[in-house]
Amino acid sequence: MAGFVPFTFTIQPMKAHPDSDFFYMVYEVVRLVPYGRVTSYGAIAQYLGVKGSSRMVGWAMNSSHRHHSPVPAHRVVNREGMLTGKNHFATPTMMQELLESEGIQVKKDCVVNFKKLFWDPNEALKM
DNA sequence: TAGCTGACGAAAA
DNA sequence: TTTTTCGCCAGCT
Repeated sequence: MAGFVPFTFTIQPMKAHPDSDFFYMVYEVVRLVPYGRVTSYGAIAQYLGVKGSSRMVGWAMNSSHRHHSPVPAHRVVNREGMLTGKNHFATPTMMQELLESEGIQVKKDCVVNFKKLFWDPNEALKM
């Protein structure tokens, strides 16, 4: 947790974005994931009020590389902590390398201590 | 224009 | 407890 950077960022009300679409909101939440922490597709979907649409969060990540602003998609894993999206990075190992560069241990495509590193936007960003 | 796809997750069997 | 099925819905073809 040495690399943990406290953040005082407060998320704006979702509907405040003039061009607020679902993908944009997903990117906003992903950017709020603290350094050295991870979250899940389902948690993001739940925070956005579309609990059953976790697949759409994954789809948003798939399109995130086209977004002009950087999106730390490597911090988003499935509910078991598995790096299911690694094949969508430039190289299959890039996602793991990015996580390890933040001090997150990865074994067998799975985040070590996932429960401890899990960052829940529903708790951290609740208004 | 319409059908298909998908980096998930929860419920049912 | 484990496996299978189905809903979610925006973007792509």
